[in-house]
Amino acid sequence: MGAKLGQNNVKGEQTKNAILAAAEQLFAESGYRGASLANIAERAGVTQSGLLHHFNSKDELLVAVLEQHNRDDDALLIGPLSMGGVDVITGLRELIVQNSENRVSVRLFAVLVAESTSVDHPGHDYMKARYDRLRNRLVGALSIGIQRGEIRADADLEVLASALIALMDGIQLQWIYNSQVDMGAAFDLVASALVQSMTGGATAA
Amino acid sequence: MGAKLGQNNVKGEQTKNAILAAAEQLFAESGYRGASLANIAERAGVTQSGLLHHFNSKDELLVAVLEQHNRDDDALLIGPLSMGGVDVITGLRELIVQNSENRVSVRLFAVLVAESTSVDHPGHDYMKARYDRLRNRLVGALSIGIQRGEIRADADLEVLASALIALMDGIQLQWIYNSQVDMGAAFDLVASALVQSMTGGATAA
DNA sequence: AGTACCCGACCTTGTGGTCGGTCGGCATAT
DNA sequence: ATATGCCGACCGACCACAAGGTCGGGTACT
Repeated sequence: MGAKLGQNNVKGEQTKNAILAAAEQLFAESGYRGASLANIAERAGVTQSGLLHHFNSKDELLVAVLEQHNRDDDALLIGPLSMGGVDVITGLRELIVQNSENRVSVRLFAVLVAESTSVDHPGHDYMKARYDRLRNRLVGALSIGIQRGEIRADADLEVLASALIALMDGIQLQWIYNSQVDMGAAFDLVASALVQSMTGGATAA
Repeated sequence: MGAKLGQNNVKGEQTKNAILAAAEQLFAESGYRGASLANIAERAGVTQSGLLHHFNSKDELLVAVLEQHNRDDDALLIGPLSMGGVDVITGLRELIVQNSENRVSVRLFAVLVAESTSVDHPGHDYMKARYDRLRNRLVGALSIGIQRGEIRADADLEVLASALIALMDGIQLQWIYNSQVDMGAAFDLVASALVQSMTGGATAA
């Protein structure tokens, strides 16, 4: 016993990653329901049985894909959020532009977020929690702007955060259908307008 | 032949509508792939065979649902678009608030738009065309604002339209997950900022 | 008599998942 | 060193089942 170094890993970890990558692609293309374990396994260079050896069920595979992307997302968010205040908004623009290099990733979440609206969908809770987390973080980062006096104190940060997230999600959807759509420009347009109005003193209506 | 009054209608049209309504609900809940003909038929009070009598295939049923909603959408868009100019934006706000009374309808499109990103999805072409149509109409209605001098002549209306549509789509998604999300407020926030910045003369960076 | 409506039985295909087993490497006892 | 035992990786055959769709017929209205 002692060392318990049984985990040979290396080989197993490789194919596991291959499966994860294949699953990511196919879930992004066809959604969770539309992608079959057989397809995923094939693309990963394994049989379906081989796949099931590493992930006990399709649900489990989904969760694994989600968790992996979760970590990536967190890493990407550190930058924009660390700025705090109004810069958060311009930071999000960077994020969206970076994302445009990552078609699969964008598509993965755009597709799964919508598919997971069904309460019985295996990704439902995850997505719901993700929205809450995103909003909370954004609100936190934006509130620094109020302390600094960059943002009007009476601004409703919850609503602002929701709007920003909505804009990102929505523009990504259009971009998937037509890559001519300029995500950066669209975000810039409302971001600059937003900054302008949040810093100024004018109150709507 | 002659009169070709074969279409008894009345009864058939009723069940046909019942099927359409059931399909709308289930597609909205579970998406196209997630909803089964058997479920839809059951909710409509018919057997699966009975359903297939009125719609020859699942694809055909989807198209029928889409087309029906297409007409409704057009009717709803007449108001906001007829205003022209900046008022189009405030008009869209009305639309979004009205939509909040219509959970199924909102959900239907939010779910199907994402699911239809797969090129082989039966709703793909429709959704792609829908985006183009929406953008074009919006651009047309907004361009009136330039003529009137309400909107800066150098404004990129394509981008503006994309951003507005994105905002609507995105906020609806969040609303599905959490009906606490205030769609009207979120839209107002960026709408007012947008109007303020489009009418003013300041040019972004 | 004809036609629209609708059902039940049936078929095919694809699905997620199980089960038993093979192969190869590593650790220990000898 | 070599044999033994064990475990992780992986496959092929198989299964239960639900999916969309076909077909033949029955019923009722006109």
